[in-house]
Amino acid sequence: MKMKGFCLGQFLTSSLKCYESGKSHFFSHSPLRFLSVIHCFGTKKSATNCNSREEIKVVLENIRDLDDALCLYENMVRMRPLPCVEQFNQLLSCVVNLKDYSTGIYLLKDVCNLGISVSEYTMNIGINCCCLSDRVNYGFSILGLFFKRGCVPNVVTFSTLLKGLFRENRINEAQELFRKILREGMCELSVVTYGTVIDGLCKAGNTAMAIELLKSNGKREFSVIDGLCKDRVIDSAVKLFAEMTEKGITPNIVTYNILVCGFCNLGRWREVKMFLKEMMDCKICPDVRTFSTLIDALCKEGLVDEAKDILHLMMERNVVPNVVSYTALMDGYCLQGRMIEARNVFDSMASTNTAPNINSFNILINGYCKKMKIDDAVHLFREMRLKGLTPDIVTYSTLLQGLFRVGRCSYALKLFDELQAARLKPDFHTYCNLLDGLCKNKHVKRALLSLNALEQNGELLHISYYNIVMDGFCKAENFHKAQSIFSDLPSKGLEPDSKPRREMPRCVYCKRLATINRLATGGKAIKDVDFARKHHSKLSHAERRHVEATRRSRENPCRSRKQLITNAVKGVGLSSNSTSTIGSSDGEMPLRAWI
DNA sequence: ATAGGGTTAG
Repeated sequence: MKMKGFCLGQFLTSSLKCYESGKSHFFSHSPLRFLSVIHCFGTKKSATNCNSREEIKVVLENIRDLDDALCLYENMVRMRPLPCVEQFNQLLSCVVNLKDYSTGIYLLKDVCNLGISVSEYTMNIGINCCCLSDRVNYGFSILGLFFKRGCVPNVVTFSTLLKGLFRENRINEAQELFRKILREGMCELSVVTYGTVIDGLCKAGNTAMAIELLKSNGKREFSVIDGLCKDRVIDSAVKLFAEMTEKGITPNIVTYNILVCGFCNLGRWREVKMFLKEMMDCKICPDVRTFSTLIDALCKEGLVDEAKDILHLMMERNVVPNVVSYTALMDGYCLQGRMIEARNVFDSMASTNTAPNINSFNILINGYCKKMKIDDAVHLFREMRLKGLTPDIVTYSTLLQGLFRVGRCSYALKLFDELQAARLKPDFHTYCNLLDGLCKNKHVKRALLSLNALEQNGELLHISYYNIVMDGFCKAENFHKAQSIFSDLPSKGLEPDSKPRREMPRCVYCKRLATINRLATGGKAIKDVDFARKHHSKLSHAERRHVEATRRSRENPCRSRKQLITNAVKGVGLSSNSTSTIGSSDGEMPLRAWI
């Protein structure tokens, strides 16, 4: 074990190169004891006095918000003797579940400072906390703490770190770590480790492409590289899957859902069918996530009627649709501009006691905006607040676009002020919508002023902003101005971007965009922010354009493709007693026959 | 007792 620890340390410094930097990040936080922070936070509620393990247990079960958690913590650190490490672990876990990751990290440090002998559980909760807040480097620095405290990292530790690397799109490092684990037998592997890696690889189907695209600098043959990368990455996921099965690690519902989702995103419906069939042969029943994935994928293909059938099918199989299932279907109708049906789905949620969440509202608002039904959109915006949901930056950006689209500029600008007053930070989409909205409404000069303001405020600049404004000047036939913006790009460290050349399902692009945006705007804490920025400025515009192109092309899939997809899902025989009919009856079986 | 993987949005 000692030997393994040594190898690991070496590995971290040499190959991952984030051990030291992570360490300095983690330990360079203010030395201020966390207790003072707690006093600021935790005074709202009177601390419950608990003096025993039993009492802590009761309070732990009733933690509803951060205040509750901090009150309990304050209480626990005052107890003598101090409560056991398991209870501190449970509390830390609560804070992570509440998604307050910075508090989680502070608490972990404070627990260490208290002299409690923390366990590998504590460390793993801490590492997960770092990973969920996209600071996997901090996670690696906690790994350093492991050794210092005489703990041995285990399969949970490494699965979490792998997840963290994939989340930050650090695919090469993730693959390197995984190979290292295999080669040096640093820990056993579990179904979760494989699930993490498979999921990461599936989602990176576009990332490999992006890296190649970046290398090729927009000049080499995209199509060849694309063709290779796209399938190679997901095929390596399948290879992994085969490996894990050989090793006797049984795939479960999560593993299958990851694969089904991955192949749906790539539009490889034959494989979707294969895995659906295989999971049912293994008596693993599709769950709400499997069905939601299928509904979403069918919708993205423009097959919303088939998606609706799946929703009914799952209900008949006693799998209760959740907010995600309904929202995915609703988005399908929105993508087709079928707003009455979209609204029906939205309303049907109420009758099934499924509360729409912020995504549901955002999707429906977007649907109305795209159909120029701005009053319906604004009405929903008000309605969501009445229901206690707080509009987020997506809501505002969507509505901003909708308002500009119908020419209501002053309302749009008012909304832009309002979102900032609500302490929301405009992001990439917000700025694109603002600049584009101003340009399209013949306020090109005002758009340029806004862009200059962004430059002066030290915002992360993006080539798309300049594309929009240049386009605006061109349309206004002020080519001279457009040209001067173009020639000033290099002085701002920006390069003209290239056109997209390949097809990728919308959802994959969106996820990738979200990741890149997070990386690029995630602040200085991320070590490779320059790398992210480079990706961001070179690719996002192309991706955005492609999203739109793909969406348009999928609004009406050609008949043969529709047949392929429908057959793939239908042929699976999603019923418990019809597995023997699979194969020969491809696509012939009506949906009813599945049950 | 306490820790790790999967579905929806601009």
